[in-house]
Amino acid sequence: MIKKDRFNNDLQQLAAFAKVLAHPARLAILQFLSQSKTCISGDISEHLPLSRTTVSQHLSELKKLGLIHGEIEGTKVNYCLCSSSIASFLTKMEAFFEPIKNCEMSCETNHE
Amino acid sequence: MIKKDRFNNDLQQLAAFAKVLAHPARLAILQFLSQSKTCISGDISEHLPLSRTTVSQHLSELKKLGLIHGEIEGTKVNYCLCSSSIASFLTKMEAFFEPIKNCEMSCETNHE
DNA sequence: AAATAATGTCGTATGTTTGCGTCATTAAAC
DNA sequence: GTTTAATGACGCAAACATACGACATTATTT
Repeated sequence: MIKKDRFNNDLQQLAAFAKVLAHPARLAILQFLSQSKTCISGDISEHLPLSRTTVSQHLSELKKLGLIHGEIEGTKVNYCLCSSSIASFLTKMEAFFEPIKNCEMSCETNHE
Repeated sequence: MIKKDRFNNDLQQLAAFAKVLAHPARLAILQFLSQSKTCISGDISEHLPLSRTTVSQHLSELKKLGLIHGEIEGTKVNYCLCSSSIASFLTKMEAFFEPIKNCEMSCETNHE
């Protein structure tokens, strides 16, 4: 295994972004952070049906890719979205799908 | 485990879409299908650094979500993009990220 | 300094994905 | 009707992800 490396870098980066979005908990975290105007800390876990440690783990996945930041403030940590990095991934995503959306030779017409 | 079910349906659907995009081989397949105007069959495997069986597996993941179609033609199968379904997932994706992109309270300003 | 609170790290169990070889099936070519 | 070709289904091993409790760390509060 470990065959992913044989693919080109752009595809790997996009795949990594998609992977981080591939769990509802992480999507929920992003959503929560965008709603709670004050970058509220680990009481994110209060709002999710998962244990605190599991949430912490999902948070660090998001952090690893740079989609969020954590700012220590005393004994708490304030997490918040990193919009610029999110926007940059989204741009890559759109660029990838542009030729795919406009592909004439899709077989819509041949199917019921 | 099996805790994903506790999240709302929209998030689960989006996560499922992201999951299917979360492997470079599957992205490469989508890309290949958009380029090769004639919906060419399993010689997709010729173009990927993976065995035929593995590629076939990735193809069925894509098919399961409805991103591609396979049309049997004799002993071969012609795969092709299902643009409408792809477009519909992309729309959901954009809708999800709209409030996230526009979130004022991201902490860009607080970071280097 | 001791107690409390918030959080991250580690280990571990269970579940899922990836990758592949072998086999079965189907259809065309001979 | 055999052979050949293309493909999917099955089963397995290795790798990875998910979920959590127990422990360690740090910073406030007392």
